[in-house]
Amino acid sequence: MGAPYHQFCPVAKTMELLDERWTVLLVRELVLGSTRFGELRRGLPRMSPTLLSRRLHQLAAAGLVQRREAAGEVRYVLTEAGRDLEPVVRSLSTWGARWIGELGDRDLDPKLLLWDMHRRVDARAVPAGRSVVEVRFSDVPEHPTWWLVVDSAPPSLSVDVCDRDPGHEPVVRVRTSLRCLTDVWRGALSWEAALRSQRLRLLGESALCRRFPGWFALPEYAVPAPAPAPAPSG
Amino acid sequence: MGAPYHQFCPVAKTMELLDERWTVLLVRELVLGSTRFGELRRGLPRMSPTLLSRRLHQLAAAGLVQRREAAGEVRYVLTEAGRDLEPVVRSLSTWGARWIGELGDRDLDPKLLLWDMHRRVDARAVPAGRSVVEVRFSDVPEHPTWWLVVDSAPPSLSVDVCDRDPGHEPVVRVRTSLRCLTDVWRGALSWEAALRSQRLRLLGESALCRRFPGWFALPEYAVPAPAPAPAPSG
DNA sequence: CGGTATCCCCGTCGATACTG
DNA sequence: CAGTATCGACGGGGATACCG
Repeated sequence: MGAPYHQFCPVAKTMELLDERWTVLLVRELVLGSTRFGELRRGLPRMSPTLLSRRLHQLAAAGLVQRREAAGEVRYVLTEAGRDLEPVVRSLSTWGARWIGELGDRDLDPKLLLWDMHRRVDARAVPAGRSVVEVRFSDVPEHPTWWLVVDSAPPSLSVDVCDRDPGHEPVVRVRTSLRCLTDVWRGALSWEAALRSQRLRLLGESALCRRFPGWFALPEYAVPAPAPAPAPSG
Repeated sequence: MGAPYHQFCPVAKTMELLDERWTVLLVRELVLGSTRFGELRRGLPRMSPTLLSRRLHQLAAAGLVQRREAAGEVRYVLTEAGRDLEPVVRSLSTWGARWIGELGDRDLDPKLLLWDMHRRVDARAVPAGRSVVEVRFSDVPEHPTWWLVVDSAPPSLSVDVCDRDPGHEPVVRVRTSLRCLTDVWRGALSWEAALRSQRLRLLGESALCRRFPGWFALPEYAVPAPAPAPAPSG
């Protein structure tokens, strides 16, 4: 893996496995449940497939990931050691939720946001049957509108992200800025505050709109920062 | 700092600050209480001073560290944001303590081990006055013998590492291998097991020897691995 | 879909020497 | 003690093209 530190310290030995670029983000994707090469790519769109492949091999060699091939499908599954990295990912997340201030414009990405939302739809919260959600960003002129197609037939659930009109009437339309929805998503802003300030609006049947925020299980770190944290620059 | 990931995810934003080589190890040193440039170097002996300096500047720019100059002394002190990284360091440590198997020979380093021991001497556990501990490694031919000079005058405590005979009669002499003491230190082996198997022997007044392991506050992660963890290769 | 192969650049890092 | 200056290499990683 990365170059050795030649230190016995467990932190050093662990970081030998994790300190290369993208590795922890890949672990995050695996912890969040992605297993297919294509899924991993969607969560890491700026990582080249070559590098993704190399990282997966490295993690497999380190015993963190197991490559499984079944029925012509390849899946990368965390081993127990890999799953045990969840507290590491969580602690990084918690720190970031508290101490990362304003995001740069370059950190905002509708594709990634929708992809992240799609995998956190709460099966118990969405209505049965098909529900299409339309999200329109006021500040993404080149591609303002996205859709989530939720198909719930408990206990099964499928959620797809579309960047073209899926052709079904949306039950909820979200009108907001990419930054606002991202801030809600990362816990820097609550749904209520976003709605109250009208930076985010929900169009549709009012009872449905009221319940809509509950469709998504926000990452648990995503609680409002406990301190009025001064943003570290960088 | 490191190259941006262009992701809003808090894990990604945090890793932008931490994923470069040596950064997390430097944070570890700071969390453990080192503040002087020279102290930091001793804990990171294979890191060049140039790089250490650069990393400190980066951490300062990111708001994790504050450089303080007082009375001609320079100190690098964690900010609140920096101190808040302790759970990250801890989670990495915990993972490593459980999942890192055998250490490579290159990971063993008497200088680093003594340096780590020196800062974990428990002021309340050592005898008052001066106590010299001699550590002789059976497997470090080029430099087998090291000393800890502990000076306790509660509530003050000073501990020095010597690689030359400090000229005072040791009260305890440790005879073991570098690997054995390292394994005790990282929690892969208990003092009792090491003593019982005679892989580690303590020479000196017997009551003193019995209490000797208690002189050191093992890092709290250093509990025996809960599972008979298969070593990930790597 | 699930990857490999190749290529090249640039930045990181390591080493060493040197300064106030 | 507390760093800075300089320099070279090496390889990580980005981009792109390609294969089964």
